[in-house]
Amino acid sequence: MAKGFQTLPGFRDFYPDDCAARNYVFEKWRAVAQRYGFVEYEAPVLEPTDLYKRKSGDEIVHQLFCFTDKGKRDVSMRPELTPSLARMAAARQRDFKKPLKWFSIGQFFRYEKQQKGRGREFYQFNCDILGESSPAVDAELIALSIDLMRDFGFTADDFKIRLSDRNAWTDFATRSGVPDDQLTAFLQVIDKLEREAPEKTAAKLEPLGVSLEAIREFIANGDTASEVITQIRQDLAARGMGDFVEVDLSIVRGLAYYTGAVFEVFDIGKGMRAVAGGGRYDSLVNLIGGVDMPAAGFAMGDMVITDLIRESETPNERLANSIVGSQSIDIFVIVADAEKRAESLQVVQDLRTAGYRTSYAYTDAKVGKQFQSAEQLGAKIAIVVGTEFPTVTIKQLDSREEKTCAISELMEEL
RNA sequence: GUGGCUGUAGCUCAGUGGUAGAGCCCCGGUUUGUGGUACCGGUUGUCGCGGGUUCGAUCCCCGUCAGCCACCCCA
Repeated sequence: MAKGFQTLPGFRDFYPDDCAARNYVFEKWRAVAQRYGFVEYEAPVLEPTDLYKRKSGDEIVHQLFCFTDKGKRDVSMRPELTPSLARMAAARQRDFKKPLKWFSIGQFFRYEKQQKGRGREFYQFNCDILGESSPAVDAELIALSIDLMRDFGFTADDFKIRLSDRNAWTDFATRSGVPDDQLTAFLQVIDKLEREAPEKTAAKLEPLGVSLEAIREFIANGDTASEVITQIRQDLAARGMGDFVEVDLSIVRGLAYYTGAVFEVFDIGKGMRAVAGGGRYDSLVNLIGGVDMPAAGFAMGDMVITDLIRESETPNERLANSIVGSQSIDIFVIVADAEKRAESLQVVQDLRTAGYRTSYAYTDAKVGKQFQSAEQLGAKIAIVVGTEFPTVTIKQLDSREEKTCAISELMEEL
């Protein structure tokens, strides 16, 4: 181990069990997105570094896996998908009927110090609707995230949606006399409200001309703070999803490109970081691609959701079942007589052609040993091929019942 | 980037200033063509790496790398 190679910090090996777990998450992501009528797309893993600077400024470079390629281009491993999406949507926006409902599952890279729920490499599910500014779109995305969580096996006791609206804050700021050029600073204070000492927050608010009390009162009355929030909640209530949503104006999603409603999916009781998050970003497509197109979307990473699944009873059982199911074989052919190996191989081949997941011992081994292998590989059925061939024995491994049949009738007997 | 904790067989860990153990896993066996339990046996480690103190360090000290946790950040 000392002399061997290790993965780079923040990168993961996916052994078969891990890979099966990852694929399980991917399958859920894909299934729910398709159920909502989204189509899948993909973008390059490597992009010009400027694409990310355009959106987030130069500081972003510190958290990018970036380098100069052999053509002297400044390039970066993608840290997120939205800028690529904005470029794609803008470039061929005339080719698609609006709204676009696109999803993607891909790997992303961020040069950050890893900790629980965060690595330097991760997979992320991105789901966006472009070309439609109605709050119905925001609600649709939230509904999708709720259904996704339910598909994993979570209930209203396990997670909730925190909903907010940046416009509620910009309106509030304007009413309160905060200068336009101080808006970003103002939102930053709101973002840190829950994590920072009240005195510190109050001190930051003073030059902006807003009192902490006024902000607290505004948050306390969040339910009525925004017409958009009201519409989204009515929409979700009509789907029977009202209980999952909680208005929480303290959510403003960092300094991102969001322009309206924003939401996050949080676990209840585990205290993990946000499982998913998203919101409306009506000006980004124009910023990147020069085309006006309203948009909203959200993303879910694989790390937090997998942690949460593993720490939750029902979701973890579903995951475990899926892992076993994806790795188990259907039938194990037992070569009971080494002289019949050729015949056994024909049986194996026929079974595989018929679609059964089939395996067998590559070298001669005792029958008991072969049954053990069948057991360990999760086979439901063992077929014994021996001296009595062309008669074979079919054994149900769970019930231990067995019957014999002519090889010609094998497929019917199974 | 900052701070705290940790680093011993593939995994989970124990252990002592005098060059190391357990359980699990894995492999083999418990004789003749039938499996999940049981029993027996076996493989594996430069005790993360480098340096220092010491007659001698896996155990003490320093550094480093890595991991975990928190902060920053979180697109």
